[in-house]
Amino acid sequence: MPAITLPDGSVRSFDGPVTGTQVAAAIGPGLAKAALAMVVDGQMQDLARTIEADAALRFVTRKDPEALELIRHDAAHVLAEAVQELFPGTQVTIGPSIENGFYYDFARNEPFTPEDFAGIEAKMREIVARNAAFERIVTSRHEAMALFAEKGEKYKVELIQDLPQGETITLYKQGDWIDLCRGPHMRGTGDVGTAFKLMKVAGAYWRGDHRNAMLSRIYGTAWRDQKELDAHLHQLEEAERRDHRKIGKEMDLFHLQEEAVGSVFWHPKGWKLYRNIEAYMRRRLDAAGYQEVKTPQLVDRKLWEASGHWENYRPHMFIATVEDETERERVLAIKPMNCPCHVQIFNHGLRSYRELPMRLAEFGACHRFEPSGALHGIMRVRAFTQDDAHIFCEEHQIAEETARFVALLAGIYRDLGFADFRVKFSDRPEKRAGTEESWDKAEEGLKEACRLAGVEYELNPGEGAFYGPKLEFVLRDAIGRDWQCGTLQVDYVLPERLGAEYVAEDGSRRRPVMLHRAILGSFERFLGILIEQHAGRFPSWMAPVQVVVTTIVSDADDYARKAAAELEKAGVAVSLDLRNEKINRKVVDHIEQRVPVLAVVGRREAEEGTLVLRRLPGREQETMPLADAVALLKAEATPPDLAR
RNA sequence: GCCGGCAUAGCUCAGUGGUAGAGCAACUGAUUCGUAAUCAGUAGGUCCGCGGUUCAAAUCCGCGUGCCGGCACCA
Repeated sequence: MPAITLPDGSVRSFDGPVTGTQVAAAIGPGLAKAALAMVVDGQMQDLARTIEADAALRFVTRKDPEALELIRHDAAHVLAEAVQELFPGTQVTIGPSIENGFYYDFARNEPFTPEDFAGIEAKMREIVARNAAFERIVTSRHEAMALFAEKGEKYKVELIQDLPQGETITLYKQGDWIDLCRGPHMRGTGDVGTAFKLMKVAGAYWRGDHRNAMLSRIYGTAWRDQKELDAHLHQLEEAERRDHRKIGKEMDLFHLQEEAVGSVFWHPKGWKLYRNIEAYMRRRLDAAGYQEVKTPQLVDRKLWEASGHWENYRPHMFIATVEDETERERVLAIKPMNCPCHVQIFNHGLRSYRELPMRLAEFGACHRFEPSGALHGIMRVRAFTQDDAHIFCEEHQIAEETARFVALLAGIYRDLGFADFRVKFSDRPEKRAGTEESWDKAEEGLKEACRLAGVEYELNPGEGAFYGPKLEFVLRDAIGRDWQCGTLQVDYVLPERLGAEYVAEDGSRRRPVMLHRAILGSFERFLGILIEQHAGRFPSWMAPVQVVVTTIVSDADDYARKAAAELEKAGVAVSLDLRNEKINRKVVDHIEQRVPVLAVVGRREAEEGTLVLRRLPGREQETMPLADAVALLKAEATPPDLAR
């Protein structure tokens, strides 16, 4: 006699076990039509499942947030059926719903190409039109394995083998097609609707392991209706317009070329942007008690052996040798990190506890041999400059230093236009240096520091640095990809390996703890994200060109020169546009170049000693005396830390 | 690194076996114009590289390089 409690608090009793379909029908025909699935005591299930006992029940309709997940998961099944109908012999593996869509991994000798999409999509629409019911079948491990073995579905057999003992094994059948699946699903393939689109093909390793076979993955997107799909596609186009590689080219900020793969050629405007950010960072670090240093690019192998890099990091290091006979025995490495060098500075002289925490900062140029497939614009490169620093401190100072660091980072991110960021906590990786005790201590210390600093994080197991656990501060680019920028790492290993010590209050020699930390991460990556975040329309203080002064007639050229000179004298990055073009054209060009402010002068302004300011890409104009305009533009071009 | 795609003028792109094209940019000239592209002319190419097939290759095939999308990697 189940009594079913609905979200409005009302209770409905039934004489015996009922299915969700029956409950929905009992409530009303509208709901019966709209319900796609149900949530029973917090667990999403198929509507056709039977409710035996008292329960809280809620129906999922197309309007509910869960509907998207259902639609996408069902779409993955429809895709798999379509593919197997069109390409016999293709094996199915897994096909989950993901952010904005779904994918399915297939095993097939011949990989799919985008040309196959039209045919597959047509077949999918056919399957949706058939509206075959999703039928849930509970089976035994033995039967399930026999079924898929007979079909030649080796990957499914492997999946079943690896399911934990005691796990209920369920199959879902839609028409004649059957798949191993945990569910839940909607009523039938018709519920998927037609607002889906196949997006891309990609290789993907079976079970995400590069030692396994490469499968052929098809990505798709799916939505409630056409309008949502169109909106999503439109958003993707918008994101493409923000791509830092595209904007970098349009604004002439930088380029990359074959002879220096993974290294950025910064052009004058890009470098100006870089320097604006660098100068800002330098001021913030100075104010936060850091001391800036500079350390060598090429360092003897001996130091890397001592630090553990030679053992743990060698494949990623560029090695340098020289022709000179006398130098033959000497092997140098271009530094992939700055930490060992900073320890050398710490070690140079006897340190006292009174000097701690000692914060050594460096805009350190590093080189790492990244796998070719990992390179991405200026966000993943082989040569980059970190805003690196190492804080040498006593153990009891970790918490406070963490709190100070997080506060500094959050303030800087806010100034640079990032109000939101995520924090991940990465603990000990498989390949690591140091003892279990030191890892225990480092992980505990960092967690405790997070508690005290009020930092909330997601766990990221096994992803720490080889010398210590880390916090990762993650920002998202225009295309929705996440990038680690800031980081904070607790390290007991390097001070030990490189023999760092200080004299404690009681006169004994002790090992400092080392905190590795970066806020931007690397300038290259961060500037890439910054470009996308602002779509190239930087706040004036960052912009490489803050104001363009231009003319309507050449009679105003002299006055334009004077105005530009005044602005320059005030420290505003100004450029002059005296081209023999119509003003309309100049406006378009400078909008395209994403100049924040256009100052226009004609005969009238020259006579009256004024400037007409137009904030691009806006249309409004504002006329004011030259001196006022200079003062205003100067104020607007002042970096936020100097304006406070 | 792996799977797939792509590579033509400075940029964006057309050109599927028969004498390399367009728009924009550049350069020259005209035009002096009041806020989203003034007009005309000129010049510009190892069609990514190497090899092969063919009477003939930007085009077909192989190898290499780079880029793009994923996967793996990301101290």
